[in-house]
Amino acid sequence: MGTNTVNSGEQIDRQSRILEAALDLLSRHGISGVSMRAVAREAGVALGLVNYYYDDKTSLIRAALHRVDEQDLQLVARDPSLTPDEQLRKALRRVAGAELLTTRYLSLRLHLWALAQADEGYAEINAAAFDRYLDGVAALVSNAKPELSWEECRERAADIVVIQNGMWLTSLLGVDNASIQRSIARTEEIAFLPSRGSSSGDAALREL
Amino acid sequence: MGTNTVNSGEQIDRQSRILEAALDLLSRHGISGVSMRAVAREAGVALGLVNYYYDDKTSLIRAALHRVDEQDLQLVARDPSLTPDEQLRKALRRVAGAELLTTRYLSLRLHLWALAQADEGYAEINAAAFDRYLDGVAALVSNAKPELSWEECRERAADIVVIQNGMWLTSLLGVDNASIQRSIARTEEIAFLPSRGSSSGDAALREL
DNA sequence: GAAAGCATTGAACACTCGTTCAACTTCAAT
DNA sequence: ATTGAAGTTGAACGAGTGTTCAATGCTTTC
Repeated sequence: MGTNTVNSGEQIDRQSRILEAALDLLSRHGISGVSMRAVAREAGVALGLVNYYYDDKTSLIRAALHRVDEQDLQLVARDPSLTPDEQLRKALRRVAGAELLTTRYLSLRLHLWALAQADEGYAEINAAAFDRYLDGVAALVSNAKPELSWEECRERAADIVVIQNGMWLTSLLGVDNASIQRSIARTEEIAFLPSRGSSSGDAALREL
Repeated sequence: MGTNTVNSGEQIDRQSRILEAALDLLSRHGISGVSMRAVAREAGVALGLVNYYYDDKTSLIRAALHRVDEQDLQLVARDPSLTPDEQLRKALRRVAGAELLTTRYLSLRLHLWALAQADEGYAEINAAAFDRYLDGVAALVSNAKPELSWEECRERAADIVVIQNGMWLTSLLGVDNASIQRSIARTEEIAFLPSRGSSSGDAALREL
């Protein structure tokens, strides 16, 4: 698979084009705008081909979900070229970066959340991805502040993700950029706060 | 309009029943689950009656949007029986109250956001309601802390709303309740913080 | 009791939807 | 050159969609 010598340089890999078209339509018009015909049209492909690569419409949407989840996970991926502190700070700041704060991505995320809320099957995929993302944030925190218990890292990660989700959502509603910047600073405060071991923490002992 | 003597006590006001059915379906199955026939079935009413009370499917959805927006606005409504401090604190805590933290409301809000993102017409309604809500929060802050400039109140309101939206959204994904409580405490901190006049604030001068 | 107005019904229309499938093209392997 | 598998097409089917509308039920008013 992959011997297209001179295919005018753009007609390659129609399966990806179909998935990309589905993502585009979903972000622009919501799930009701994603019909097999519309996807085919957007991808410049015959209707039958969409069902050739994706058995169901469900499969197509699942593939879209997986794709976005994968992208989300990369936000908290390890980067050995940076110190733990820098890694964490970079990850926290990237959620308001130009790559992510585009209407396309935000809208896509929103529609996928709505979809997951309406459909049991998508919900499981989404919840699993959310957990992996949360774990990723917690791991970054743990690396940057090894004196914290894992439980407290998860707590901080949960608090950070609440704010991040809020930023993503509120960006779509047109809140000013200054508020986003303040919110990012807030996530950094949470992440780098000195250990205290709030309620169920055995990490407080270690500090003495 | 309104002379139903003994109508078995439940068949009254079919228009509201239709709207309620639409809200229910929207929260449970998303926009694709809201068909005129499904709404009619859910409301126990003939198909034609839905189009009798609501010209369009669009009108029906618009009515649903307005209804939820109205409910949101009441969260930040004035309550003369409380001191400004209590009013603000109560409003901030109510977003995690049992009435609101139900799947039905959260899911509804999510689907309406998604709808507004996909459709220009709904977007305007939603943006206007969002602005009114933000103004409401800012007004509560201003009442509780009259020494703040109106601009700084809006700033704080914006920051608070980011976290609130995050709480609502993250609740749907199943984050633990403890994180919600910490996030609420965070909104209270923001609201009651002593004046400092961060960047564009002329309120900082007043503190000396 | 007749007339009138609102409420309510379900059949009917034109349309879009997801899915299937037989036909056709492309192209590497023989 | 022939075969066979993979890729690609668009017509076709049945189910579901939003909307329209003539017909009916139910009250109130004259």
